[in-house]
This record gives sequence, structure tokens and C-alpha cells, in this order.
Amino acid sequence: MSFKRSTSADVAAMAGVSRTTVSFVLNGRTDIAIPPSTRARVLEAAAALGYTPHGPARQLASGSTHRIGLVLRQSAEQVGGDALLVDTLHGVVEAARTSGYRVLVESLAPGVGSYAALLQAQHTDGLIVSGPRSDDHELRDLVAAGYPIVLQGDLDGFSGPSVDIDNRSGALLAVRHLLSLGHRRIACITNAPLAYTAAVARLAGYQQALAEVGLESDPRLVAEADFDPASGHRAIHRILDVAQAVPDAVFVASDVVALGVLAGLRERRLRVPEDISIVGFDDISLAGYVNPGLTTIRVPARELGRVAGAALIERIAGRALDARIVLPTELVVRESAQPRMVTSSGRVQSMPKRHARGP
Amino acid sequence: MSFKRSTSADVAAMAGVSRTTVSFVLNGRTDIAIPPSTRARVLEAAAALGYTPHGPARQLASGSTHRIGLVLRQSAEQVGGDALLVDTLHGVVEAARTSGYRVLVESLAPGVGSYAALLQAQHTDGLIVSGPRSDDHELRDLVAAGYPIVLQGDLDGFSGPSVDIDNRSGALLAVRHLLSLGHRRIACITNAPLAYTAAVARLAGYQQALAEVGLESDPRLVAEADFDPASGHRAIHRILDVAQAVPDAVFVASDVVALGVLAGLRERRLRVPEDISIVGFDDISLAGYVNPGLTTIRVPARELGRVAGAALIERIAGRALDARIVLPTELVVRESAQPRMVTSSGRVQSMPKRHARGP
DNA sequence: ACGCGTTACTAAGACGCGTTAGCCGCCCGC
DNA sequence: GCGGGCGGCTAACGCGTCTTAGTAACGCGT
Repeated sequence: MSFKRSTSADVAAMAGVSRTTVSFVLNGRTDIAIPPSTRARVLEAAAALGYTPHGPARQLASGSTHRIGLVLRQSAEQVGGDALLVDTLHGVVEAARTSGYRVLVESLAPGVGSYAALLQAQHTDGLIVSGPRSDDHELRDLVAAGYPIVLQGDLDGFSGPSVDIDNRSGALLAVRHLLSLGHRRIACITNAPLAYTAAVARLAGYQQALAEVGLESDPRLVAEADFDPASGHRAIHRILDVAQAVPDAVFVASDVVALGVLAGLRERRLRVPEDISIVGFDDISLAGYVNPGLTTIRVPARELGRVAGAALIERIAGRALDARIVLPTELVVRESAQPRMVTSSGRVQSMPKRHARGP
Repeated sequence: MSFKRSTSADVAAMAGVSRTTVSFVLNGRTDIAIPPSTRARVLEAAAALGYTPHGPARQLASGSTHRIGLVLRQSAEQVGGDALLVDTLHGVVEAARTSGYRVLVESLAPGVGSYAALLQAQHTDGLIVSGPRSDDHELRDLVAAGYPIVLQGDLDGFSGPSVDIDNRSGALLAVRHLLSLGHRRIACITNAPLAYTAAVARLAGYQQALAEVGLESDPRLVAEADFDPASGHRAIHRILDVAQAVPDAVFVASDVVALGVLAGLRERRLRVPEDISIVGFDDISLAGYVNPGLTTIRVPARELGRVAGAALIERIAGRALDARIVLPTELVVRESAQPRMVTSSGRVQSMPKRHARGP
């Protein structure tokens, strides 16, 4: 079976030096002088023996694991719906690797399970906690105890570093776009229940955009969805049931939900964008390929992970860092939102003007 | 700042016993007798001190980390396209947790980076390697050295446990479905280049299904895609360019790619399923919400992760396990494939019969 | 009542392996 | 002859785990 590992003592013996010296050489310590000849002997011996330091031993001695934890506080369904999560994970892994860290993933449905042990048992040096809810006492306790934690998302009253996208501005961009196309009766379907801060922020952006042009948000045009297309499907039916007339447009604060909305509109025989315009949110990779191509708000998911990872590693190193980092979003124009046109019959219509495809 | 951790010595002192006893009690060892009174004292002391064993120390002493690694050998783009990866990851995490393991994720683009250190430096007790290519020598070396590794995917000549879905049977199901609907000129667009075994297997299933009814695969009706919708978009155009007539149907071996195909067909003014039927593969969560709802092959992604995780943990425990586990797939009927009908004009047509939505 | 073999319980100490504080010997320069 | 680097070593440390071994109590035979 697997060969017996060689230890630093083996390397030391082979190089004719002490373990101390081996440690200094292999860790490239510059504060101590090692003549090139000795250094070379050690490196040679290490290479010859295929020596790899024993992780746990090193961690025990140095007190740091060079490992960060990514705690996902979403339910499995949300995660399935979160098309961007893989990108974020990748960003974190990337940031970690460039600093010599590794990433441990812990997925805990909201309210269940504990992740304090990750820190307390020194499994990780720090944590990125993604999408916790405000009743997450564990998080507050750990932050209060001074553990290095970066929040990915938003939580009111959270004191500590956090990284998030600018949800409100994103929604603002989306709805301003619809307004600029001449739409006035604009519905809003949230990405998630309003227990989630991101949903609240996106809704606030919607309302702000309306307020900017002197419009008031009509509660009958607002519905909450719940991460998945099915909830979007229900939401749009609900809105069409109670609204006096078909809205000009809908801002759906999630592309995944928007697909459910599109399906619902098809059932109502409403054409997008001719009868009703839609703007989504997230710019999932498929947004450019659905029919019609979804105009949406691009979220820099990979970047988000990278920044969160980098921030955490800074924090672990004890360096100060901005309390809150907010990443900008961007409007991606495709076909699902078009200028409002009123035909002779009084029917709302639009004129497609371009066909953008892909990202 | 964070409090000073208490060690097993503290617990021992408080309970008036030795560290040995603390260790025995806390690890619930049954091979050694501990009277209830002592046990209670220890547990009480541990609770009072908020004692958590120090991970690295424990790992150093016991020689096992209770950590498994998930190595993703896909490029970032593929991963972005792999809508099911999150599910698989979740499955792995789930399996790990039920056995007291944690999951370390390492993402390495094909050909770059090394993961041997994960094992050699005892960062993990074992590895699940997902989607390596046949030129992955590191993998073969590690397996040969006896490290616990489970392959997720397929690799010819691989000796060692592996877990995969039944790609060939899935494709068989898909194409048989199209055949049963009366289609005969059936095109195939692969999910990936044929350097990937999954793509080869799915193509083989397609060919086998045709062979079963005495049809031969027409090379002009086969095109390779490359994970993303853009490649599907190109592939369908390529096929339509060289094919004499529009095929009756297309089997697209990936839902994500299929969305690109759908977009391409729209550009050609071909209606799905009236003019051409489509069956996809994967059953991504959005498959039921695109237009038309995508008939596809469901892949048990979560289960795949769970099984891979469980298999690896068995392997780490030294128990024997099946060399190869293949999970079955399942046909999910939606609207994108309908019976072939020839109208009076000779045009291919179909009659929608049902509308399934969602999963 | 005594002796001896057992059990039942618990302790001491080595061990795993790398890191690091502290110290020592040597050679150089003055 | 002495101070000061340079080069490198000794030994302690971090913290559980596990082997070995010891003590006390208990049973049983006589």
C-alpha cells in the first residue's frame, strides 16, 4: 500500500543538519541566515525523499490551518436555484489558492446545524458565511468572540466585514431601464420572501426608481416569490388576477424566478416583449438563451467570491479591512424589454430593435 | 478577542481525572469501562469549560483528518455550465456529514495544478475526483500508491472504485422515446467534445437506439458541442447547413446545450415541437420552464454525490466496495418532443398532447 | 482470616511531527 | 583577548491518543 511518509527528521538526517534547519529552509525564512550550500543540501534531500510536511503536525505547531470555511446557510432548494453559487464558490477557491489557503464547504440548512466548531476546533482559520438569516445567533456570537468571519450578504445590525452586491442599485438600474422604455405600470416580483435582506433591497430599488419619476408603488403589482420558477409562476398569476389591467412590464428580481413568470405569461397568452416587458436579475448563464433573451442585471458572482475570500484572508492576517464591500451590478440589455407602444387598438405593443445573444 | 481555548488537560483537572480518561469518555469508547459517575463528571467539566478538542492535534495523534477532498477537474466554463454540480456537491457534503466528515473543495482546471499534496500532506483522508481526463497521470499514480480515491465519472483503464450515471442508457431512453414518437431522422448533438467519456457514452446510446430499429447513424446529423449554449447554437446551425432536409428530431446530450439549440432553431424559424422535436439530457431545474418545456433525461445529481461520498468513506474505512457504481437515469416527458405527423402539405407536424410543468 | 487471581478503573508517559525560543560554538575583525 | 555575527543545534511546545502498567476492590478457595 502507500509508502511510509518521510518526515522532516529523515530530511535532516539525509542532509546532515537538524530538523530546525530543515524547517527554516523549507519555509524560506529570511530572518535567519542559511548559507546557499546548506540550503541546497536540504532542498536536495527533501526532493530525493519526496518529503511533504505533515499538515496536521504543522497546523498543531503553527496554530493556523491555512484553511477557510465557506458556510452556506441556504436550504438545498435555494441552492439548487442559485445558479450563481458555483461561480461564487469558484471565486472563493481562487482567492484562497492565491494565498495558499484551501476551502472547506459546510452546507447547513437555515436554523439547523452548527458551524462554531469549525472555528473552535481549529478546522478553519476563518469563515465566509453566506446568506444567513437575522436569527442566526451563532454568527453573532462568533463575531463577538473575535473570530475572523466575513459575511457574504447583508444582515442588519451586523458588525463586521461583509461583502455583497449592490442589490438596491441593481434593481434601480432595472426599473429605470423599464421606465426609460416608456413603461409606467410596472409590477415587481421579488426573488425571495422579504425575510431575506436581498429581497428587501431589490424591492426598495424598485420603489425608489418609481419614486424618482413620481410614481407610487401599487401593492397589487407586487408579489413575493421564493427562489424557484414555480413561485414566479404563481406570483405572476396572482398579480394578473388582481390587477385591473395587464401591467406594462414586470421587474422580476431573479432570472430563475423570471423563467417561471415567462411560463405564466405564456399561459395567459401574453407575449413578451410585445404585450409586456420583463427585466430579470442575476444574469444567469442561460439568460441569453431563453426565449426571448432576458434583459437582466449582471451580478459579478465570481468576483463576489474572490473578494470575500480575499477579505477573509486579510482579516485572518490581522490587517484592517473595510467593514463593508459592495460590488456594482450592470444592466444587460437583451430582448425581453422593449419600448412601450400603443397601437391604434389601444393594445400595448413593442418594437424589437436588436437581438443580442449570449453574455 | 477570542477566549483562550481549554484543553483536555483543563477538563481532566476539573473533573479530577487524567487526560486519558477524558479522551476515553469524550470519544465514547466502549471497549473500556468507565463508571457512570466518572463519565458524568467528565462530561460536566467539558460542558462547563466549553471544551472542543483541537482538530489538528487530534488529527496528528489519530492519523486521520476526517476530511475528504472533492477535486473538480473541469474548467471554470464547464463548471459554470454544469448546472448539476451544486447538487452533486451537496450530495457529497451530505454523505460526509452523516459520517462525521467534512469536505474540502479543490478546483483545478484540466492539466494544471496538483492535488497529490492533499493526500500526501494529510489534508484529506481521501479524494473524489470529478471528471478527470485520461491524461491525468497524477490520478493514476495516487491510485496505484493505494490512496483512497473514488472517481466520479468514467475513465477507461481506471482501476479503482468509481461512481457515475448511466450515460449510455440515458441516451438510449431519450432516443427510443423519439423513435417511439415516430421520428426517424434523428440528429445528435453531444454535450461535450468526444475527448470526454460521458460524451462518447451518450453518443453510443444514441447510435445503439438507432441500430435497434435498423437505422444507421448519419454522420451529417451528428455534431459536437462544448458544454455551453453557444456551442449548441453553432452545432445545430452546422447540422442544418449540411443536412439535406430538416431532421425530424434532435437528441441534445445536455439541457444547457439544448437551450442554445432551441435558440438556433428559432432563428431558422423552425418550431419546436411542431417542426422538430427535441430531447435533452440532465433535467436541469429550469428544463420545465423554458419554452417549450424540455423533454429530457433526469440525472440523479445529488444522489451521485451522496453515493460517491459514501463510497469514499467506506474505502477510507478499509471496507471493500464495488469497483463501479452506475446510477440509473429516467425519462422526463415534457413538451419539446411530440409525435411525428405528416400533414397534407407534406410538412412535418406534431400534436401536443399534454403539458407537464416543473420537475 | 488470609492469600491469590481477577476485574474494574485510571494514570503515566511515549508518540505523532513540525515550529520556534533560546543558546552555543566558531570565526572574523579590531 | 574580546565583541559580534553567522550558522546551526537542543529542547520545549502544541494537544490528543494509545500502549502500558498500576492500584484498588472483589471473588473465591481454604
